[in-house]
Amino acid sequence: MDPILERLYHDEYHLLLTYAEPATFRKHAHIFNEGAPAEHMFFIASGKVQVYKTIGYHSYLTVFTRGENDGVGEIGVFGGDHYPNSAQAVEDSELYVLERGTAENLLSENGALSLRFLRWLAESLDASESQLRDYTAFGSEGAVASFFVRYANMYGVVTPSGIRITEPLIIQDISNHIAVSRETVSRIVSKWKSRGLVENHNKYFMLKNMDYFNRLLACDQCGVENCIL
Amino acid sequence: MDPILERLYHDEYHLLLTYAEPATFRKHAHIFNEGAPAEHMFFIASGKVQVYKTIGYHSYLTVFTRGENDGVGEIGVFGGDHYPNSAQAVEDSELYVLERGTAENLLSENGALSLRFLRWLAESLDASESQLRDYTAFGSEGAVASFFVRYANMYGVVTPSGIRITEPLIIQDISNHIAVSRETVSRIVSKWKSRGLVENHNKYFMLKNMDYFNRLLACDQCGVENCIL
DNA sequence: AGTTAGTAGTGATTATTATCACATAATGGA
DNA sequence: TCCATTATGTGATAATAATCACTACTAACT
Repeated sequence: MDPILERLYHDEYHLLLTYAEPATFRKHAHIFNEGAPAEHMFFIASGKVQVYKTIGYHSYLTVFTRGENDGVGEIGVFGGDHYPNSAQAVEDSELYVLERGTAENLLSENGALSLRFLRWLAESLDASESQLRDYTAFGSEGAVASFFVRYANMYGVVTPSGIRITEPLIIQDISNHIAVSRETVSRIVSKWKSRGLVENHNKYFMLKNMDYFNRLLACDQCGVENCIL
Repeated sequence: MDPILERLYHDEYHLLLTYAEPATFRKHAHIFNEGAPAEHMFFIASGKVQVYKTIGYHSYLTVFTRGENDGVGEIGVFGGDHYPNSAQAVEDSELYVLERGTAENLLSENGALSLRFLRWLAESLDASESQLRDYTAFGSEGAVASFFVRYANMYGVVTPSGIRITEPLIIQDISNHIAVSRETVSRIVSKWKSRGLVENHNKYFMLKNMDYFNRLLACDQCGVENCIL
């Protein structure tokens, strides 16, 4: 799924960003919190932001992770008065901050721009529901497979020996993303490794047999476009 | 969550519907199928439509059910070339059919209208993610509780003895909606009945103790607005 | 190079949920 | 009203995943 800013024409891009204020967030800094008034929407100039929902006191569920040229906070700004999730910088990040009212005015005066936002949200919704399907329909192994396939769609390069994932992958993060215990994720990945379905050097994974994953998730029914996280 | 057509001003409403063609769908008729080119978006004049994803050959997962004045097909039309889910009439329904291209033109020329669609989608996305949280975080009982709370938010009336749900509720449907086996749902509801948390006369349920459900789902963190199905 | 968080792997056990196999109840037509 | 569906309840069992408890590995930093 393309980041929102990469979907815009030059003039739309500038229109949006001339009204926005730059702000720096250090690694682990909170950008907004669940339940707070949704007063700003954010665009990522550089860095990476994790959007998550809290579950009780000790755990959370990652909703999505967004990077350069993408936006966060849209669900709160467009969907309600308050943010329904929280966002935190995964690494030092430069963001552009746009007031809720300004965003609404810009969009309501610019249908073409709104339509691009609409597409962006529709794709997120598709991704969210596909995720739900994978998680509920094929159990933990399906959830982990779904995560790998999506991650590979975002950060994978095709090589003769399989799809090499260029971004590091942490078991603990997968666990938080799919709400399956760390140990179970670890066991599933170990099993795949022992069967030669995946390989890894520390945090860098290679998917040796995409067919296995595609079959497991019945991927033939749905396109790859929105098969992301 | 308000149906899309109820969010529109009169002139927006008419603008949209003058370009749409009426069509009748009998109970159980397919409106569109997963994987087909997303050429139309639909508005519901009367009736009820279920949107679902298929899982293997025998089962499916209900994504949402939409009624009068609401729309379906938006994820396909705005989010990609093909429908990522299927829709079927739950009862005899009168729909208005709008061409994909027409919808895009109307919205791109009308920012205010687009913004309303944007809000509608953002709320759906919020609902979808909250659902994911409830299902994954609190197990099957959480999933069923989440379903009841959301259903009560849509069709519940407050009475001295609890919240009475005015629409019939079928265990089998809950099961399809939340991807928990019918038997497990049945057992959970039986347990609640034996504890006096819910009561029912056949398909009509009454929630006697909302506190229990709100505590179970840690509802204090999130508003009721989008807590729907 | 050694220390210290943070991350990962794995066995044993428990808890949860699906599945199978029926019995029973409710519903909607002829 | 009776029959055929369709929906529900429940025990027994199997499958799946969480939790606990610990060991081992890895990366980052003095």
